[in-house]
Amino acid sequence: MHIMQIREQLEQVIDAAVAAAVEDGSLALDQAPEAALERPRDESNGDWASTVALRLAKEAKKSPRDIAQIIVDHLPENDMILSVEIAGPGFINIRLTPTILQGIVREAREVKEGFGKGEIPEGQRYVNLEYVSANPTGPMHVGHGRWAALGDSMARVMRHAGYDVYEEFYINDAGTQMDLFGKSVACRYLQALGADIPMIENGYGGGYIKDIAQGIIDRDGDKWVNVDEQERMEAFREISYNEMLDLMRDTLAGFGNSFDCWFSERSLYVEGEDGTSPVSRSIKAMDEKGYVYVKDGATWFKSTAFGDEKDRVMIKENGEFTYFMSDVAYHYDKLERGFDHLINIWGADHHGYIKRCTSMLEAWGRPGALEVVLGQLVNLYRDGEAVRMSKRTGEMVTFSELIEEVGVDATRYLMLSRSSDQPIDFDIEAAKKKDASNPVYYVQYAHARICSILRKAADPADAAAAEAGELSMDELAAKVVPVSVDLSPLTHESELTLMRKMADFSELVALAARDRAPFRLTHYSQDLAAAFHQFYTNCHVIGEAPEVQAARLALVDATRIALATALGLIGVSAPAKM
RNA sequence: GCGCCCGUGGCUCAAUGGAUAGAGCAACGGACUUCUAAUCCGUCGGUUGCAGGUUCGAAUCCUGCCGGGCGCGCCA
Repeated sequence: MHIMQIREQLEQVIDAAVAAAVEDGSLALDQAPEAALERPRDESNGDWASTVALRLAKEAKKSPRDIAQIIVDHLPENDMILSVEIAGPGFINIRLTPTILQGIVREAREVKEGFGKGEIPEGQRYVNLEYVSANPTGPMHVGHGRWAALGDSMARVMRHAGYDVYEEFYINDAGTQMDLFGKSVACRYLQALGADIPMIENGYGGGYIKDIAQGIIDRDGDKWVNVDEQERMEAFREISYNEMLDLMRDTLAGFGNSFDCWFSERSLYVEGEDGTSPVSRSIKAMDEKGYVYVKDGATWFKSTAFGDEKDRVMIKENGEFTYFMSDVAYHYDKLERGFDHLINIWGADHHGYIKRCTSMLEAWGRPGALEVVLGQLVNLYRDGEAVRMSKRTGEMVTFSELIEEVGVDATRYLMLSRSSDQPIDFDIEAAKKKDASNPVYYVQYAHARICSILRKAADPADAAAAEAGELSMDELAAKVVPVSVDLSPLTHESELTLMRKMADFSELVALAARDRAPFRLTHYSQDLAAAFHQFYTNCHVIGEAPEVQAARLALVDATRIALATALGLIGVSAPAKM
C-alpha cells in the first residue's frame, strides 16, 4: 500500500463507521463530519488519531467519549488497524498493523529517489520562482546565500511534491546604480594610475572595486586614461558587470543552484520587431483597464485602487523610468511567458514593496498570481561576536567566503534550519564545528553508518567496487537484499518507530511545499536520523538469523533512501563514508 | 505616527486549534572485546512577553499593552 493511501483508507474506515452509526440510529447528525485524522506527536497515542468525536459533541448531544465508543463499535472489518483505543477527552487512537508499516520499506526500495513524491492538483500550475536576484554591482553577501539555499530547496521540495517549477534570477543591470558602478571602477582605475581625484559621491567603496580596476590595468594598461569620460564609464561598467555576473554564477553553481534563466532587466526595454517592448506592453495592458494616468508630467499606476497607500510613478517627469517600471514590465513579461503562478523571494526589507506589485497583477486581472515569500535577514557572528557587515568599509564577509570557510553542506543546512520568517544568527565558528553540536553531521553520519552496514553485508568484491565508485549504493543494496524480501520479522519497537517516521515523509514533503517551508526537511531529517541511530543501538543487523538480517538490511536500505532523499531536497550531500 | 514580521527552558529551535508544550546544545551521571562512540541511555531545566476574549480545547485565532527587527522616495 502506498503511503498517501494510508490516510485516505483510514478516513474511509472512519467515515464508514460514522455512517453506520447514523444508519442504525446510535448517532444523530445532520451531515457527515470529517474524519479529522492527525498524527499524534506522542507515539504512545498511536499511529493515527481521530478527533471526530470531540468535534461532534455539540451536534450529537452526547459526550465525546460516548461518541468515540459508538464510532469504534461501528468500525468495519479491515486489515490495517491493529488496535483502537479511546483516550483522554475522546480521542480515537489507532495503531496500524506491522504489515502496513512494513509496506513503507518495500515502497521506498522500489521507487528509490522518487520516495515521497506527490501529485497535488495545485502543482499542475506552472510556477515561476524568482530568487537571489542580487545586483551585479558587487559580490553576494550572506543574506543572498540564505535566499540561494531557500529558493533552491523550495524548488526541489515543490518539484518533489508535484509542482512544475522554473527557477529564475533577475539581474538588475539597468538604471543609475550600474552607471555609478562603472564610475566607481573608473575612479579607482585613474587613482591607481596616479590621478589625485576623490571617490565619486555615492560611489562603491568596497575593496573589490580596486581589484576590478587593477584587473583592467593588468590587461589594458593606461589605454583608458585619455578616453572620453562617458565612454570609459560605459566600457568599465560592462567589464565590471560581466566580471560580477561570472562571479555570481560560479558561486551559485558551487553552492548547488541551477537557474533555468538569468533574466536581464535591460531586455525589458528592448523593442521587438513589432515595435513593442515588455515595458510598453505592460503599460498598455494596465492602461486598457483604466489604471494609468498622467499627473505632474509623470505617468502613474493607480495602485490605490487595490488598497496600496499611494499611487506609484512608473515614468518620471523627466522621462526616465523608475525601478518600479522595470518590475511592472518584468512581471508582465512573466505572464506573457505563460506562468500561472509567480513566487518571489525577497528580503524582509522589501516588504513595503509587495502591495504595489500584487496590485499590478490585480490590474491585469490576475489577482493572487503573485506570491511574495519574505525572508528575514542573516546576522553573522564569529564566536558569539557580531561580524560587521558594511559594504562601504569593505569589512563584509561575502557569501563565497562563507562557503569556502564553512562548506556547502553545513552552510545550506544551517541556512535552512529556521523558518524563513525568522532571522538567523549564523555563527561561523559554530557552523564549522564537526561535532554533535552541528546537526548536519548527525544526519550525514546516520547515512554513512547505513552505507557501512551495506558494504559489510555485501560480497567483498562488491563492497570494494562500491568504495571505488564503480557500484552505486542502490546497486550494492539490490545485490545485498532483494526488494521482495520477507519483511515480517520487522516488529521490534525501534524498527516500528523507524518505519513510522518514514511513513511521514510524503505528507511532510507536501506540507513543506504548500507552506514554502523547506526548513521542515531539516527537522525531519534529524528525526529520521535519530530513529535510525536508536535502531542501530538496539537492533543488530549483521550476524542475526538469516531472515532477520535480510529484513533489517531492507529496512536499513529503505532508511538510506529516505535520508538521502530528504537531504537531497535541502541540497545537502549524503556521504557514504565519514 | 502608520504598516509588516517576531517574542516558547541558560542557548539554538519544534509543535496542520488537540492529549502531560517537544528535540538538540550546554551541565551532570552512565554505555564501546560486537555492523563507524560524529552514537546511545538517564537526570536537571517552562506561568509559551503581559492582560483579556473566542470554544469542548489556545503557544497557535481576536483585541489591547510591553519588548525586538524591518519598512514607509518621481532611490535602486
